[in-house]
Amino acid sequence: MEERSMNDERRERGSGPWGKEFRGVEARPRNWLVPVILLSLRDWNSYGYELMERAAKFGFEAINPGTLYRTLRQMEKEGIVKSTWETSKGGPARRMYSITDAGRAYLDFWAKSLEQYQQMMDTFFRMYTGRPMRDEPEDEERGNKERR
Amino acid sequence: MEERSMNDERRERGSGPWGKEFRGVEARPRNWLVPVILLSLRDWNSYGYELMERAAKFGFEAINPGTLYRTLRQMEKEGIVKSTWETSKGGPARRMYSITDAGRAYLDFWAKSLEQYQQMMDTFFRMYTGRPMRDEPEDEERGNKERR
DNA sequence: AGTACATATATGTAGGATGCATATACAATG
DNA sequence: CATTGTATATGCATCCTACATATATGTACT
Repeated sequence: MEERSMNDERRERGSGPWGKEFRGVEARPRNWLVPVILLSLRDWNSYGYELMERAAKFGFEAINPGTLYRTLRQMEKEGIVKSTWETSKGGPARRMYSITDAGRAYLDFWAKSLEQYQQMMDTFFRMYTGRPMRDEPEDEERGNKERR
Repeated sequence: MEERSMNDERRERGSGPWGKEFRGVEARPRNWLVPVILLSLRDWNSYGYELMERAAKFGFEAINPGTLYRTLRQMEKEGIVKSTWETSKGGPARRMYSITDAGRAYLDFWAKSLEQYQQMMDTFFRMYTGRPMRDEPEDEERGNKERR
């Protein structure tokens, strides 16, 4: 043993060290899977099952296969990837995906917006670790904040 | 003019410089609003309408009021904030919110998970700007990647 | 031949988050 | 008394995603 299949891994889901109180309380972006897939496909053509393993190296401990495959079909519908069946290799047929020009554009666009978003997070952390916001009163009329 | 009310601002929504091709393609976090509210309330008690202005300084250009108020009620149901009506000031009654102990715990928990997530983004950027992943073949049997 | 397992893709369903539209009400101002 | 700003709230539709489940093929082993 020690070699573990994807089928095994996806059955486990850590609940974290805080108990079930905070299940689902994670900072995750929406639609994260799409850019991750595109980034993989930018350099190598690949298929669903393999992409699952790739994404695991990202921070997705165990992606849901259903979510992944559905996302891939959706991405193809949107024209940011395209696929062909590959039957030459042994085992079940694979749907090989490759990125399109639109996909590359999408990826670039997303990366740009990610920079913006990182600034938001920096702001958040500065406020979280540091003092409260420093531009407070600004208006005596509405000075109704209760200091705690 | 020049002084603009929240009611005005929320009617505008920039579509960005890329046309409508990429509308909605942004790196946005899930559930971002909750920690932002909690962070605000950690230092100052406040109410919905004011929190809208606060959040605007974050990167939320114009939060949806509906979303905000609904989120606040939901947060109260979960016990991470609590509220009382304030009628002493002029104008319509305000529902003043304050953070609870559970809310502080939630915030801390979220901030921790945010660190983790930032690492994911760093990984993403390193891969995006740099070379493809460097630990590729690892298994000759499955060497079916097509270099592009 | 038969059984178990890894590989591979896919759908049905349900719940949660969120955007947009809309409704309501109070107070100040002219 | 009409308009604007302040303030809170609900209904509806849509998107995202987790979970469960279905199906099929190839390989290894007995």
